[in-house]
Amino acid sequence: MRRKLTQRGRQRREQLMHRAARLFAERGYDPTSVADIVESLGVGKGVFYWYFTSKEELLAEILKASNHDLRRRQEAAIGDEPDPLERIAIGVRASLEWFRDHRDYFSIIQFAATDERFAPVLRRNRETALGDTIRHLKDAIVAGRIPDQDPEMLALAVLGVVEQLTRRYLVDGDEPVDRVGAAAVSFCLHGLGG
Amino acid sequence: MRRKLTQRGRQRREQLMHRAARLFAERGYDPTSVADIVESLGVGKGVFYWYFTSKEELLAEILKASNHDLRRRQEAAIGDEPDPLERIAIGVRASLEWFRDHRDYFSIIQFAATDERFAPVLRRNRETALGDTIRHLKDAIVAGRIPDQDPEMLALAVLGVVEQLTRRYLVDGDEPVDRVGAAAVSFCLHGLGG
Amino acid sequence: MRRKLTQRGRQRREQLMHRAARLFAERGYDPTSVADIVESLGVGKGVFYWYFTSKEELLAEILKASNHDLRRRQEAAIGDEPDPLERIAIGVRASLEWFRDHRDYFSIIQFAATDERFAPVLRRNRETALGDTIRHLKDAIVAGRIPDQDPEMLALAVLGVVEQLTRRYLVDGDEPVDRVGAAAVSFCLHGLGG
Amino acid sequence: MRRKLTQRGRQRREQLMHRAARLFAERGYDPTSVADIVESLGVGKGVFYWYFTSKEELLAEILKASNHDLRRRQEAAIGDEPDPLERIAIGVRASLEWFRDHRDYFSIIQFAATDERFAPVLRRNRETALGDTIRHLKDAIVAGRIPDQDPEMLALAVLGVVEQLTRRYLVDGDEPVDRVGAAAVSFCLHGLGG
DNA sequence: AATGAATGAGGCTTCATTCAT
DNA sequence: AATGAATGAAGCCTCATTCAT
Repeated sequence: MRRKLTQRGRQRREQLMHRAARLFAERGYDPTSVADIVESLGVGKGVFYWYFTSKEELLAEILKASNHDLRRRQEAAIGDEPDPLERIAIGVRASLEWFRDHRDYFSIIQFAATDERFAPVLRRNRETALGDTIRHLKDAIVAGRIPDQDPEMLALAVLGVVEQLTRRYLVDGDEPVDRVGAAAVSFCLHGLGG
Repeated sequence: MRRKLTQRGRQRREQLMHRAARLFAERGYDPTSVADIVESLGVGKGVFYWYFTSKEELLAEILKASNHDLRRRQEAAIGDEPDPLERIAIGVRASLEWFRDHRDYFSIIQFAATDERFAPVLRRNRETALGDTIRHLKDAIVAGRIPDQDPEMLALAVLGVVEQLTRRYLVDGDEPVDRVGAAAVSFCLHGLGG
Repeated sequence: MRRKLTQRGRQRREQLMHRAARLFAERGYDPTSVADIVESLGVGKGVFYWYFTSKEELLAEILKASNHDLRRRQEAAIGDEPDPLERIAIGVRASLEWFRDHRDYFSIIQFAATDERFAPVLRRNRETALGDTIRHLKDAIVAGRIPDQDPEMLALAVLGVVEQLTRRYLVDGDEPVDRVGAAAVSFCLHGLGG
Repeated sequence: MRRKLTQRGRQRREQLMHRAARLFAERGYDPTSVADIVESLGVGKGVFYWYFTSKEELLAEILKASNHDLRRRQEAAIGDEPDPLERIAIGVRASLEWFRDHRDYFSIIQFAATDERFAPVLRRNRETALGDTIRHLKDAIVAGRIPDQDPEMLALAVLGVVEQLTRRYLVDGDEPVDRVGAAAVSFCLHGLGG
């Protein structure tokens, strides 16, 4: 595939991805047909297959793009903060903010994780997120800031807290991100023993 | 529907539910066809519709039954333990054990939560689980065992930790439940500030 | 088939026929399943196939029985009335009365006439009804009571009037049979030129 | 649904309707499968659902279209004929002619009238036909051309005669329409008392 | 780049009928 | 006589994908 797209072409492509993301979030991936997507945009079916090889590729692209975007947001937020625990706290808050601004992606990611067709892509994403956190945790342990425990387990626990609070308060609900962030950070830092 | 089932009938019904659960866990709900289920059991397609109105109903039944079973396990484990924090710890460990013994259900539940067709059933299940935990937390707060914070948020955080560690170490992996349980409990109790 | 039935057996059979007739009238033959019939009677499926070879046979039996009954009613009403036009008038009224008392059969017959599977049975029934009327008409022509016209056409016209008024006023509606009968007879006798 | 169809598309749609009408007339609606229709046209199954939402909609469209066509024929035939009885006579003959030219539709309409799924559409059609005739009858009564009787009943009687003779002589048989028309008109006008 | 049309495999469900008990 | 269970063909419809224009 990999077409060279004009300016307008790139816009169409993004338009398709956004619309698809919204529909996937609302109804789920399988129940949303390619016809649904193009119809909701008022274009013909050919358009879709001009920009994507298949419905499957579309979702994969969505996952990749969103992950990339979230990651950039986190990195920008953390900057060169030296304190490892603070870096975790910042990362947590950045994640919450990003999901608040991209509600749709939450359920898509959630779904993709349960589907063998997409789990691989997701797995890779998750590993990177995990890796980042683990690095900070190791730094913290080395620096004596928290007790010496399995950093992977700790990282997973942190992710679990973020995931759960995100769903409830930012995706399903509409809580101020500060309040949720404060609770999440507090729970995690204490949980880590810091 | 509600048929009067004979002994044999009840067995068939359960057989269908178990087999379906396994296939749903392996391939996902939508990609698993009714034909797949009955074929894998070597029976005719009609059998399925003798016991269930639809594929959708089947999943709903699976969700209901598994939730019921998990809940019973927790209650049995907690017994009449008076200490609220200990009750949470026991509940956490019981959940981990149950999921280790019923791996299939984990991904099914995970998926169902992302699908508007089943979210309602799931939501109800989740609310009960949450409610239980919240009750313990309030007791703990009243007893001065942990600081006064929003118990719902805390409960969600605990569930998040459990969910994440379960997936990684008991569903995808095969870690001894004790080690995982210890980490989970430790993280949570510290996180709660207890 | 042709079983020797006990008293109770004959009752069951009739019960099935009546219930089926009602359901066929309400929903149509094809859309009514054997399961619908037996369920609505609270019995097992075996019962049905004990008394009838097939769903098709059931409808044929219903058609035969109802035709037989209607014919008996007409004959009883006509008795030995000597005037051929009066015999037609009496026949018309008798038909109207019978259909008022057996609404269900009207739409069943109507349907069966359009279906190649049952048209044969129906055709035979219709021919007898027609034959009766034609006989009266020929008598009337010979007796100089009405002009000499094609008696078959006349007979069909009479049946057409009866059918239409029956549907509107006795099946769909609930008009007194006398009023409808008077109109039908008047229209027909004038139409015949009598 | 409501698609924008190209020239070719409109042709396909009509082709499907005509073919379906023929098959429905031959075998009945329920016994004719969508597969039968598309196969007999040598196209894929998807084609059908590109043009119609369902098999049910297809029949409804057929009924609507045929009714529309019959009505136009009648109106064209009647023109501005001033004599109300003559208008009825012309209408009767026009109906006979139309059905001779569209045999298929006769049994379809006949069937649809007995099926609760289509009765509504049919009912509306029938009401218009009835309404037209009633109007002429009222004119005739006012003009003193026929005795004062319930015009609805009379109209139904007329329709009944037409229906019956149509079936026998033009659909099942192949009589010259003039002869049948003459008999129908004569019977009806006398029947009306004109 | 884009459209309407077409394909055809495959999914869910129904149902007449048969069978073991 | 009767029941619950089972069969499996067949029906309706969906949908990812391709094609001609």
